[in-house]
Amino acid sequence: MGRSSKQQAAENRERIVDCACTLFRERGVDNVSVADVMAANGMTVGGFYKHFESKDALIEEAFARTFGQSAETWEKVFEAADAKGGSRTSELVRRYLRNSAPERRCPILAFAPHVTTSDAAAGAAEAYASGTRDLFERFVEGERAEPADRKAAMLLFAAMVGARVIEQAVGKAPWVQEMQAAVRDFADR
Amino acid sequence: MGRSSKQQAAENRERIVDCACTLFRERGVDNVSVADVMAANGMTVGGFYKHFESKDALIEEAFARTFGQSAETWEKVFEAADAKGGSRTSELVRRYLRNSAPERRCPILAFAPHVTTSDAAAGAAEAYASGTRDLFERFVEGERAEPADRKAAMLLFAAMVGARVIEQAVGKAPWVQEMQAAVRDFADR
DNA sequence: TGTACATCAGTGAACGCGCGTTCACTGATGTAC
DNA sequence: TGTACATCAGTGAACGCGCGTTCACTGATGTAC
Repeated sequence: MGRSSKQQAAENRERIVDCACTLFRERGVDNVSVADVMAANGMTVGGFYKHFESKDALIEEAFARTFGQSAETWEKVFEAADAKGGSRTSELVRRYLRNSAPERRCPILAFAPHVTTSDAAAGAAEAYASGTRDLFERFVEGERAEPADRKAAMLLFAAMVGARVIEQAVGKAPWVQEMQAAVRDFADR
Repeated sequence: MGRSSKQQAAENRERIVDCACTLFRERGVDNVSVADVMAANGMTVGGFYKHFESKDALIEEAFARTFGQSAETWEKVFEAADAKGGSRTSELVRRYLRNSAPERRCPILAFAPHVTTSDAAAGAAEAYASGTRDLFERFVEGERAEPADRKAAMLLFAAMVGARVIEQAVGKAPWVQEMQAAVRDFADR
């Protein structure tokens, strides 16, 4: 196994970031080792540092990419809602609260632990903050019906995130489902 | 430094649990070592296992105690609201969103990372789930005004938690404050 | 175009560190007489 | 009540493990002539 071509190396680098996005979302940043990410690409750990200065650098890049992907997904949901003639935020809340694959977890939730305990590098914290703000703005702007709905959209955003956090921590208990139903009903108001 | 008396040992054990509650809330369970907890009591790590079978056992006990303390605090807030003649949930939301000391962080938020990644022991997960459910029930039952308000209380609970999660992860940015104001306004509806 | 050499992506063992846990030990506490 | 002995709370070094990172090495790629 000798040197890879420039193109091959660039592709490997892309795959490393993609794998990091998936694993970080699924298990959380602090529960995924550099070796895990490399092994997911069929590579060994040593080569990692030919592409990234540190794990923190990878985290920062994975955060930016994941938030970008989520933003794209949200826009598509909005377009689907428009096509159906329904409410954008209502449609998004329904999809958000529907159980999806763990590797598709919302980055706001999946990355929060790494960024909350303040042991995160500055770059990662900034990527998280701007990514979260971006999703928030898209959500609130998504409901353009009436300017008075802006406050309701902000409330709904908080409730949507909160309902998911609780679900991920305690599971889909009946009372959690009831709470999520209440959030969905408000989104349909 | 020889053997402690039974009473002294019992007091030490209590202090260990109390210190664990404080440190776990402040930094998160996975960012606090057994040695940290013991050092906070001016003790060394070896003696820990004279009181607890494992760190998991301490976590389980600390979770139960912390949720119990939070429940007591909430009840006091309800009583204060009753004395003022105001809304119970509205008063609680205001206090919840007000910045308090990190060692007083809501256990739902502070302990969520440990319980979400599923690397938690069964006992800790159960203590978290039942503790969170208990706080939820108290909150929803707190608003006894009209039965139709039950759904609104559930929505408000989710929004309250979500708004705090985001604040702890991104800081008190202007848009976060605006979102929290929207949550407070809904609580005052 | 062909050849000789430099580059460097990737390997896999090793390092240093912090963690949860174990262990031989200490000496004040508790108990049996 | 006093004395001799057993108990056991607490000590602090050590163990095994996983982690992020480093390093000498390999050999295909890229380049200079």
